Amino acid sequence: MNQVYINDAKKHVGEEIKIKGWLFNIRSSGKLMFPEIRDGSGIIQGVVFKNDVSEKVWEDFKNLTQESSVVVTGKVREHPKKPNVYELDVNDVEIVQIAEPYPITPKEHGIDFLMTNRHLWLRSRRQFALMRLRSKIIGFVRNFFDSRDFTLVDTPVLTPAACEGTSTLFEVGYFDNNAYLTQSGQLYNEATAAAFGRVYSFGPTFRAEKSKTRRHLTEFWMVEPEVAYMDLDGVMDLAEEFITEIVQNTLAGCRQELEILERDLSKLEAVKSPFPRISYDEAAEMLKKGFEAGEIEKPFEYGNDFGSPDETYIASQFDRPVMVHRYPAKVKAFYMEPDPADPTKALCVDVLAPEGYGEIIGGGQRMTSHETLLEGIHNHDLPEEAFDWYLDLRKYGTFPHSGFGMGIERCVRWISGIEHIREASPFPRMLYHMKP
RNA sequence: UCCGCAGUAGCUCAAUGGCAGAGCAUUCGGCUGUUAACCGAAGGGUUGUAGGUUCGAGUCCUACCUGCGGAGCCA
Repeated sequence: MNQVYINDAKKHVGEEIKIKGWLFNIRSSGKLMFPEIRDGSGIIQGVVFKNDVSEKVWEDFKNLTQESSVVVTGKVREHPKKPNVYELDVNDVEIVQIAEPYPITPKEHGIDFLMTNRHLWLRSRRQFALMRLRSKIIGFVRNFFDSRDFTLVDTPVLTPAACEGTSTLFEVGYFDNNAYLTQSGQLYNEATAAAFGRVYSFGPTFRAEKSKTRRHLTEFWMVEPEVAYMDLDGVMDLAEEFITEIVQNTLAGCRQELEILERDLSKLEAVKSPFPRISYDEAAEMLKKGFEAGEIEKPFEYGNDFGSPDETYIASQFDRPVMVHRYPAKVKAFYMEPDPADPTKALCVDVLAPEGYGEIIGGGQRMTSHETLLEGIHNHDLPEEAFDWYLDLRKYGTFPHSGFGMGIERCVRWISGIEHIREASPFPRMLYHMKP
């Protein structure tokens, strides 16, 4: 008899199957026990009647503790009370190990305790749903670009110098020199876009900033498409199509996960084209009115970047992601192409997720001219020699191009509707959390 | 880095300055359809650390440590 995964148990009604997993929980009622078995694909309730099993099997189940590893044999049948739910009429068990008292009991726990037990916390129902959702969303992301004939070109994790000069970088020893962990693959994507036209990178990214919020990790995965000959409007179209497809695919293919997470589906169903597109100036005006109406605490100072409460307010005006474009050039990275209509503005866009989830995408059109790019590098006090190869791209067939970056954990956080980004990563790296 | 809050049993939390307690987990017992099952019993404590006030400190004061929440920065 072969092993069957719990997710497939419904295809084996009436058959005897073998499930290899762990004891999730057990309830007993005299001569009847209800062990819940977990195997990584799902959870199934077993039923053990004292009169139907051997003395040894009965005693074995009595001795099992939470998370003990077991191989359970039994016949699949429909739950007598719940339609479309299947249970296992157990007739045998093989104990792999009796687990020591399990720290994560079926009651509430504090976040500190759960984080230090992250390696065990991942076994719980909610974390299971989140990681499955993350896995599927990553699949949707890759499929979106693959199906549009983008080439996946990986960018290096170890880099010789700052990419943007804005964020703080992690420094690591590299033989006799130092190297830095990448904070973005974007500059490399611009090189590969000139070689392959439509590219994307997807990999880990590092920010050494001492951010202590529910939106930040020091290590996160970022997907970054870059397209040759695409302008700002084009990249806004791309981002809109991208987000819409991911949300639609999630709604269609992740019902079970969204149900466990108790996600309000109507909020996701609202995510449809077209997304509102407003300029920085329009957003600033919106904030001014919001302040005058007493809906915001602090007045917004025109010319600055939006703060977190500002973003939340702007996003709260819409039921779907909003795109804010053309920020003042001075608050954005040095490589942003200036707006020909107003050179103090950059051709950039941020996508703000609804429900207060904040920025999930940042992108824009990149600078084409060698001369202005060099100026930008100097204005940001960046070492010119570190960017020689990047400047080369403007010498050998420069081309208009655009792209964006999306943090996968931020996307998962929003779609799953969870409070804190740490639950969107299997082993989140944060300011004061490295272990496990 | 700044602001705010908190640290009591393995975990989640109680305890007017006056005998340190409950639920879960663990061990034992009961129950033939349970759903964080339930009912009964037992074991489990240097109240984050160091000092101070007091007849008496989990409780008040000071410093430190650790964590949480928020801000800035950003995906």
